[in-house]
Amino acid sequence: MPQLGATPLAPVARPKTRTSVPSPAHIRSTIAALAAPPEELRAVAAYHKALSDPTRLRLMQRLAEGPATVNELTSHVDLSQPLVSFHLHRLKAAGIVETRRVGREVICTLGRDVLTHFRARERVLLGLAS
Amino acid sequence: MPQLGATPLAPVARPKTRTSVPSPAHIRSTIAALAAPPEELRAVAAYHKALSDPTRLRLMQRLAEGPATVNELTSHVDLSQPLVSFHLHRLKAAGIVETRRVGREVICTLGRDVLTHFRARERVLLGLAS
DNA sequence: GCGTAATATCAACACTGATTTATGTATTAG
DNA sequence: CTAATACATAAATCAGTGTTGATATTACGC
Repeated sequence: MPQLGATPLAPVARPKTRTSVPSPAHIRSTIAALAAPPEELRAVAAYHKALSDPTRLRLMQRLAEGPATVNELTSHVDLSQPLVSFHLHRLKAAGIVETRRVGREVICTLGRDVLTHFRARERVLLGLAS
Repeated sequence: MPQLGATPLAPVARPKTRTSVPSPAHIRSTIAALAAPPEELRAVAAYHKALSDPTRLRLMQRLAEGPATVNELTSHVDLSQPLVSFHLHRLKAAGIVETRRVGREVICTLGRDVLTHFRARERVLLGLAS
């Protein structure tokens, strides 16, 4: 909790009369502040970092259609195989892609659950509507 | 940037039998490929990159409660003011944060529309449920 | 005018990131 | 066993990013 900066400005002093009902925004902010330790923020940031590359998005786009081997993915994005392996590792580290070995091939699948999970977390975190 | 590497490997030629009916997955992939030019992917990637930093997420978390000046944001995240300005520039470049000058202060607001817009685009792009 | 508060910008730094080339490991085919 | 296929790993390079500290800009009060 990096919240030691006692703001010497006291800018928008809000003397909440405790009798009145707190605003929905304040309720959301309070909940978010309590439920979002730095760890949570780092996790959400890591999730976004995994999706911050066009190549990785193209891989996910392909995997959204169904499982694929590393070779199929390589020819789909038309990049070198080591590079595809690198990006797959990133996606795997973020829990977005899962892999299983079958014979001498590695089959990759998209973990939609993780995606929807993080999207939901973020929606709460930022108090987004809908 | 690094997208001209004519791979001298000529990787895996796949002789698709064109007589059979294309699978639903292939139809979807074709549609997705047509509807998602590289520009679209780069935009989504840039959006995610803007959200890939804990400090920026904390700033957005604060802004989710309502507008704030740069000073308020600085004391909220307890970091140096130049650093906060730097991150605000990133968020502004991504269209996520808007700023307007009032006197000698700059008031920042969160653009929720942009967020929901990009989330919707991504949902379509990746064929997510819901 | 002067001083000061609120932000922006600049220069330099370490660190991470994506990319390439080359090499290594595992598994199947002959 | 040997050779080829599918994938992973290593090292090197280069661009980008977060961070800091010092300095500039802008607006307000005196």
